Amino acid sequence: MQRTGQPTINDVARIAGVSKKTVSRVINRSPLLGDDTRRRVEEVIGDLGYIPNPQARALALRRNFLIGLVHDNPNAQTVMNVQQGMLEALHDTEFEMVVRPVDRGSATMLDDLRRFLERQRLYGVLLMPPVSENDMVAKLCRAIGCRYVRMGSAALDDSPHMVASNDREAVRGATEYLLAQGHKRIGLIGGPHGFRSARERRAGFEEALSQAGVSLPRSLIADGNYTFESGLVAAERLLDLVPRPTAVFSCNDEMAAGVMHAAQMRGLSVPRDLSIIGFDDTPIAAHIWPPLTTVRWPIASMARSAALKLIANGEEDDEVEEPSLFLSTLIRRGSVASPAID
Amino acid sequence: MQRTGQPTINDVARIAGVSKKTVSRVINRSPLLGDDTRRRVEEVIGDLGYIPNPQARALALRRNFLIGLVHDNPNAQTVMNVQQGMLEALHDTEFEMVVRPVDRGSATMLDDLRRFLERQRLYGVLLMPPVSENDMVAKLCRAIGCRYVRMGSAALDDSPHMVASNDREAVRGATEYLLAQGHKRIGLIGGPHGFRSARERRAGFEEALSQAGVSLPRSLIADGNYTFESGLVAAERLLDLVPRPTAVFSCNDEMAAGVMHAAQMRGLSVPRDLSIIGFDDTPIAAHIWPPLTTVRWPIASMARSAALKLIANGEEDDEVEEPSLFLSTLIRRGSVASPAID
DNA sequence: TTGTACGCGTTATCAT
DNA sequence: ATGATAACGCGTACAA
Repeated sequence: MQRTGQPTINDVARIAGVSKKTVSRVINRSPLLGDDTRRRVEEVIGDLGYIPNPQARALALRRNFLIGLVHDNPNAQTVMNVQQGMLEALHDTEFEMVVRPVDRGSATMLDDLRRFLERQRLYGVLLMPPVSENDMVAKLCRAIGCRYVRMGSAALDDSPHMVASNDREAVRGATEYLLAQGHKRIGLIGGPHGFRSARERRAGFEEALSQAGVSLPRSLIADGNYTFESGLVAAERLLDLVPRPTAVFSCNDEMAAGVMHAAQMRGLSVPRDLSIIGFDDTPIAAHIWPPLTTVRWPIASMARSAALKLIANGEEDDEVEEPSLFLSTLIRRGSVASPAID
Repeated sequence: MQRTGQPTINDVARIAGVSKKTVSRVINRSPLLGDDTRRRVEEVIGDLGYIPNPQARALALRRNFLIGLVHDNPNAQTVMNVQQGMLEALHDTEFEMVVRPVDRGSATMLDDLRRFLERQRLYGVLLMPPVSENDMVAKLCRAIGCRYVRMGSAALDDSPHMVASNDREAVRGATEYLLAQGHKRIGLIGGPHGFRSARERRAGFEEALSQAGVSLPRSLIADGNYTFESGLVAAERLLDLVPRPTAVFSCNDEMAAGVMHAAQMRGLSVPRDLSIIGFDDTPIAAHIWPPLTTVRWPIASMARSAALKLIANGEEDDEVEEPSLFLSTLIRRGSVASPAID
């Protein structure tokens, strides 16, 4: 034992009567090793409670056992779901999660990120939307040799570097559900420009309407930025329209909650006077009144899968490869009904 | 330059014509250093864009430049607020944040935590409630020489290791506000057993009532566990009471949202038929309808202060010491009114 | 199959 | 005030 209190590889080697390198081989599961030697070393490791020092490994390997979560996502619940999924994948491994928010918008974002990655020598990074949609970021990771996996609402990269959801189809389905209920005047509250998810969801909405031959006047489309407040403002404009839309599809739950808030403020009853569908299925969807019908976005599972991709051995032994596409599904709750007769 | 592409301390030393140690002294702001030498080295550092390698420093110092966030908090928004506050404090420093959820309940929690801290050699940890209330955890940190700061709803430790809020007084004030509106039958939805915050908030509630000479029958106290669902269930029991309480204080916002949900489900109007006050001021408070009157808990500021305490130089130069007590204040919104005449 | 010698990039000790 | 030399704990050529 050294003065730090913790046993080192030298202690193990000395006590087991072998060289450091042999211990190192045991740790790293080198195939060329005598069975008896391996057993003897493993026994000493167990007795001593020896754990390889991550700092020394990081220095020697020129690579840290840290997985970065890079995000600029405004939604707290979404970020937490991603963290939970990541940590699930990292549990009982030697990896830890370090969180790095970035400022999309900032001109120095790429430089900041580069410095971060080069300094910390991360094992890999998980890129959350919307920063994951920036090809320059992926390019940067490749350039400096940092593994990465992108999460997003469409396949933006090849399978080892991507975990995607099918937002477009999911929204098309949700919109078809609204149409099936008899709605014809359906408003859309879109996500912020530059978000791929916003584009995909809007596209799914428009596809469903056009396929059903339902017209979509420009006035029924309102801009939002995924915040509650933007949903509120957008809804106020939509609800002033004459005739009023009978339903609204909101590109996420936060904004949908804003729509509901706006409706209640003016004494409208949901779903009798207005049907609403959201997207994400964050807790707020089930907690507001009436409970929100929404599209469930399996973001935690996606994050878990992304983290597993990151730390997966390139040797893909008996391991099953992690999926790259996750399906979103409609959760029917209490915010949709047939429109009142005109 | 080495093959890794990044300049090392050796490059700086060679080019500046000094020894490694001198460069090290410049980096670590050693006071005993010639001004001209320092300037020369700093110039070379600037030219090369040299950045000290954190892995090597961690090995040599036997201490990582990582701050851990240890938590077992069920509320996503609260955790995110803490992370945001921490990251604010860590921004533009050499520190990174690694997140470590733990399982209170688990018998091996302390051992797991010990292994984590010893392995990663964290610079320090920020302990979030409720795990921060566990004295064994603080004891563990002291034992293995890991700096720590605890966050909580009461002063559980000395100032350098604690950032607290005044939950008890804040709730007393909120309850007095309810009393001032004319409420006499006020229900309480408590937090989970073992949460110090739950104890403090309940104590504040009871103090206000007893000070005003208002009775608090046992039936008006319902148990909750800080989740929406528990608030819903608790409210259902409270609202079945005859006579019905005219107001409810809920020990957090999530449960208050559950109360509101329950009220709406049975056609009760808030605040006409029922006044509600929550605690935390998470976004959900402003987003539900009607907007929730609640006590604002400055958790992000607390976390920021805690992180600054953690990385503060023991030398407390000209730096102002970080505060250890943060005040919660009542935010009046739309969920409180005078009770209808009986 | 196993061991020796050295490198990773920094800080610490003890000289001068 | 500055420098030579040895840690820190582990991985890797290369040799045996």
